[in-house]
Amino acid sequence: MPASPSLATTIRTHTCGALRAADAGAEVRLGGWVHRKRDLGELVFVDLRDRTGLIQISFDPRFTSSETVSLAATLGPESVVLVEGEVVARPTEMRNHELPTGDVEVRAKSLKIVGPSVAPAIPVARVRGEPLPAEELRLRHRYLDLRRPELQENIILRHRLMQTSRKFLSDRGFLEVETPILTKPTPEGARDYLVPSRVHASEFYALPQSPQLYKQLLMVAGFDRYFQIARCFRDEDLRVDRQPEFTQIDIEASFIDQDDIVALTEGLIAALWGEAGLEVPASFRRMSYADAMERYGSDRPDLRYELEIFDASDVFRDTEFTIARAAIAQGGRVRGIRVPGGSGLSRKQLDELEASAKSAGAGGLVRLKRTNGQLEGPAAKFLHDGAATQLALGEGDLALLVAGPNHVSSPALDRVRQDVGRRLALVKEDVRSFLWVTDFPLFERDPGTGRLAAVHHPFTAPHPADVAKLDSAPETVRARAYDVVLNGTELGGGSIRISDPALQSRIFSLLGIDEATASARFGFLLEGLRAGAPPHGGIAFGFDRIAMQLAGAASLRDVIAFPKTTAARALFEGAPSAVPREDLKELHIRIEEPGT
RNA sequence: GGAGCCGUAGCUCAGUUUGGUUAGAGCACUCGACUGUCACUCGAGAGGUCGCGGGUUCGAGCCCCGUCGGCUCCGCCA
Repeated sequence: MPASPSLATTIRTHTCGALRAADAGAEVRLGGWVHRKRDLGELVFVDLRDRTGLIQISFDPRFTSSETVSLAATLGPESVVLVEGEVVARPTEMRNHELPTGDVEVRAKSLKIVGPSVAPAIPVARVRGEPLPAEELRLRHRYLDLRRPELQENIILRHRLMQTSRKFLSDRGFLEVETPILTKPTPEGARDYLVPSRVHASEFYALPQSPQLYKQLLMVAGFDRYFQIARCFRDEDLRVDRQPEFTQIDIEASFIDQDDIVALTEGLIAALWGEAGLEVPASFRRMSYADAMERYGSDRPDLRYELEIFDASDVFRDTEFTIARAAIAQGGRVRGIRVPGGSGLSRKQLDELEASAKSAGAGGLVRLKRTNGQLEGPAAKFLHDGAATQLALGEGDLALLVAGPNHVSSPALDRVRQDVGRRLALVKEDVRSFLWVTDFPLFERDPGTGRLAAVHHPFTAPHPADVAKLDSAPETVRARAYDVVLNGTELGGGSIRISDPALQSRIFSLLGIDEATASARFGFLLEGLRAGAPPHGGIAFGFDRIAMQLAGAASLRDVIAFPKTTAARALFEGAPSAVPREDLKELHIRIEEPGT
């Protein structure tokens, strides 16, 4: 990180956190918030805080007027004051080793209260070990919560990550271009946030779910390399790592292929993690989607621990174990994981694992453990003598198995795998496991309607080798799409786009979007592609999630200055809110009373 | 849309299991004492719509129903 600039102004000469032993003897003027006060009668200490840290101010009648000491004694927490005084070294035994400024203090000569404060609704300076105030209060009094050094650090880190992204991309010829916030509604994907048009009755803008089409058109326009720290909006229910408005590092480039995006992205991630003082591998492991699903049951596997899924169908094929036989007869399999030393898990723990497998859709969880050379478990009696060897179970190992089609066993085993990894502390917490997942399927079939839907989005290019199968076997067509995953969390994803208008039309038609609809929704993209489009592709990162990872935060709310609640409310300013009837009338909107 | 947890003083919590006198503690706040503290200490005081509404009961913070708010998860998030 470059040296910090001076934050000195006409009002202050230093910041609170900046003072060191070398400053002893300096006359300084400081401004800040009263963090804590210790009033010993004729001697008063104040910890003064700004975003750079804390410094102790002493008010001593030997060095200032008794009026000033009395004024200091009246200070309430969170008042803003200006202090003039001299930096003095503290006697050795009075140094505070917990503070970077703890070798010195400022001996105040004058004190001015410039921003008196009422008693804060939630404490900023907290009692050690006391839990944080309720999240509701933290959000309602956000200006106080944001004063806490922990949150300040998060927001400052976020700033640095943003600047790092800009510099990294700008240095590589990427141009930062803004795209509209008032844009066109899209029926695909997430629900849109709509904005009514005053000028055009009964018509609406939508806030962008991502700048996807605009960035492709910028490639058509010849800008060649684009990026944006883009705000995106999706009206879906929230999670601890999901906010209705969020920020993406959005990237697109021309005359590139997947490997170019991969190399660029690995560099960007190295720069971002480096900004947080962390190292990342020079290049990341890659795994196909098919491999990831087969071996880990997930398209974003956490590879900090093994517990790889294996196929145990052969062991059960000719047995009387009905559940397994039925699954195999219907084209399914018996798959599972081996848990080394897992025979020590208690009945209760195994029941809990089964419950989580069931909650992920499995019918049950078959347990087999090997003790004293023998297989034990409810299903053991169906198995022949060599089964333990065939399952490759060592002494004291446990196998956890799910029978059924892949779309049942994969998510169930993913859950079981994660639970086991956590319970047995198999997760190597100090490892950062980056992974590229590639060759996603282009389409998936909606189980309800049987219609094809785009896995990524409808502008994703099919794998050239699979184009011939578009009509005959569309579900087997691979996409030129890629996700980057860290420790089981998706950091970002992207694809090479379709640049051939004829192919784009064909994909629309496979997705059941007829020509008129395609033209109405995406006409501007199709026209653009017909106007001479370079091969192009890109990627987008969830910037908030990256900040959350690097800040070590437990919630996205802790890296966003003004986040929304789980119910998508802003408690601080009180959004959303009702509006005057006249405003609605101007927008040609009439509210249907609830319940009518 | 569904499930779970939580809601008592400004803040963090006890009290709810088994309904019963005047609902407690620490911190913060107010007043007083204190010249080297750094979570200062000591003394005194003030502070309550037990989220809200309804019900059961002689009696409800505690039991029942509803509702609001916060959090976590499922669905949803091309």
